[in-house]
Amino acid sequence: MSSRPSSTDVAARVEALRAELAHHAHRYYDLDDPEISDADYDALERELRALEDAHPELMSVDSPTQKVGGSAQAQFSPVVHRLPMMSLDNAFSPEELSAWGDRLVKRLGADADTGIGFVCELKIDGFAISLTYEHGDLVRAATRGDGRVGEDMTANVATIGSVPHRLTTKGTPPALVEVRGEVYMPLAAFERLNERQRAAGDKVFANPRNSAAGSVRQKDPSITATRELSLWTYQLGATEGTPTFRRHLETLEWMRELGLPVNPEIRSLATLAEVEAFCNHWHEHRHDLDFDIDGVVFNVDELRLRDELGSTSKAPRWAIAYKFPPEERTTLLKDIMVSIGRTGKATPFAVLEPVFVGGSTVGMATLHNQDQIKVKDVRPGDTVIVRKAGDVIPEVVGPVLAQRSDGLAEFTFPTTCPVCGGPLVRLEGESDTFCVNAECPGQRWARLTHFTSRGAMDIEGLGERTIQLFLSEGLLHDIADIYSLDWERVRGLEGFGDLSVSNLQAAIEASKQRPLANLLVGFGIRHVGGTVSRVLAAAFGSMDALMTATVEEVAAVEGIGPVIATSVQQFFASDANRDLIERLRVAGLNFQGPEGNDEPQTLAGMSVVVTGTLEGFSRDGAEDAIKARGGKSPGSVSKKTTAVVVGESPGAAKITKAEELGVPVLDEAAFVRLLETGELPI
DNA sequence: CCGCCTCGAGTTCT
DNA sequence: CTCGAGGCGG
Repeated sequence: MSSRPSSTDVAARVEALRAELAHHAHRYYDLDDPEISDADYDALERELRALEDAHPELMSVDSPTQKVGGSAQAQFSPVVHRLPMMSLDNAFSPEELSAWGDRLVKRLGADADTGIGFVCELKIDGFAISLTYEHGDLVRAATRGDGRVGEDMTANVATIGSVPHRLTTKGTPPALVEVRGEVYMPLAAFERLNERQRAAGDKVFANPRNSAAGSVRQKDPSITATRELSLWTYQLGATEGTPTFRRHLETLEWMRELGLPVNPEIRSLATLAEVEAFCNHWHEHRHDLDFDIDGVVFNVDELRLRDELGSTSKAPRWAIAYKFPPEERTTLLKDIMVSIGRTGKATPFAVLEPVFVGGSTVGMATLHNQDQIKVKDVRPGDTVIVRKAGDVIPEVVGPVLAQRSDGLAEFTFPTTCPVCGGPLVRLEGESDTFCVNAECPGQRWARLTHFTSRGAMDIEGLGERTIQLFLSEGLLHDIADIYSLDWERVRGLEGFGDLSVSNLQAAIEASKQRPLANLLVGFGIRHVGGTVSRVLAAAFGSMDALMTATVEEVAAVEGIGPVIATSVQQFFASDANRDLIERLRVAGLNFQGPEGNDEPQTLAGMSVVVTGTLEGFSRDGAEDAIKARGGKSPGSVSKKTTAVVVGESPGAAKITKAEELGVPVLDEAAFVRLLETGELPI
């Protein structure tokens, strides 16, 4: 476990594990000539299973975990949607919702005077599905996929009780009826499932949405049948031979007559004020339901108006999903502890009574620094409010003062390092506190893991746990030791067979060729991260030129000021660091300038921000692609931003900011064109 | 000197 | 994601 893996890394690891397992299964079952022990095979399979459990969307029927023996199973076959299954735009605040209302009124002009009717529904937190009925018979159920092409799940979806196999019509059934809906697992069924899983010693699902997704993706439909899934349908797709409708509500009533499950909480509302009341009601009462919702959806009712409004490339203009703000929970703040980073920075964090919030169980949350603790006024023993910032990072909002017991003491920041016992120092005018002991084992460990991490020397197989082990075995003290490890002793350690040793050796060897900028990142010089390292490597071209440069020369570089220049100069002035650098030179590390690249500089002078997950790029991959073409890719949107690229489940703040500032928002296809041509779509 | 804009550093859970 | 702080233009 090195740094936090992105979803694409997980996908890549899953693929790698599947390939490896397939290879070994072939050696074992088909050739009867295994290359690894059964225990090693089991370990690989366990890792894959764990990843698939955590990421049900990556589950595949041809995964080795889904097979009995060596022979391959058929995959879910692709289904091209007759009409694309578009996603919806999101609103995260009442302001954004009313902005949507304003846009509607503007676009529809005079029609607004007569009032726009809205159909309002719950946003079910489940698994989107398309059902196709031909002449009344269910012929296909498909996942949303990328919106254009999904996967055929007919056999599995047909086992769901509320999915009609035949539509109930009086006369001749329509030639074609496609409906869209959400498969979900009722909360009671979710509890029962997890109880069964626990009793059988199987893994427990994290939440109803994951278990619904995992259940639909089963290889064996009879397993899906045991999962008590359910369905709500909410939208017509492609049709042939159906009646003509004027309003969306009419289509829903018609669907209900056909025997399709349409949620009874769907309402037709006339004004935006009523729409807002609907929002507030369900925000407050979301837990009264037998299924999870993550918001509410608003649709323009009149189909004529829908046609007039049309769609963007990404989503229809006539509908919007209002996402509820992150869910908050209260829990006990058991203690406040302090962790030591590679710079020696002492960061306080909250130790919480574990609480399930926003889809996962939270036991810790950062408190940033001493002042933040004071500002929030949280004390060990307090009941505190916890939520997920941006749906990912747990955050302590503040204490519930009504529940504070009398005389609860304020937190006193420790004066000594929890790792080495040395003094903690906070300088005048700074908000951070530091452990100033250069020998502190906590810092040493953090420095080494930083050196091997992806942004720096990227040494696979030398992650946090291995470094911890090597440190405690005395095999490592500083970063140069990595290049002169005593391999005979490594081989004697638990878990280091010939294969893992040779893999690690190869990874270390490969790291010697990393560009100078990566090595500079790895040093962990104060104020010098990835961007500054690349700037310095480009400006000086070699380690020696940078080492011998004066503060003035360094500060003359565009983007580098006196503070960074001094920090760099101080690093290279230290005898210990000079010694370290000489040992790295002897080991044969690359000390020469930036590696060139052949990409045409299509994005020179541009600044492109990426948010969400893209299909064809990892997070770093997208940023590398931008930088390789001469562009910049900062982490936030400003008026200097050329464009914002939006992938799956993007950050709301960035899109909102982009819209405010009128910065173009691109989908992945437009991004690929931008990389090639440097041109924005009009 | 102030107000952007960026960057760095640390962080959570699966 | 969030906070703090460096760099730089006005």
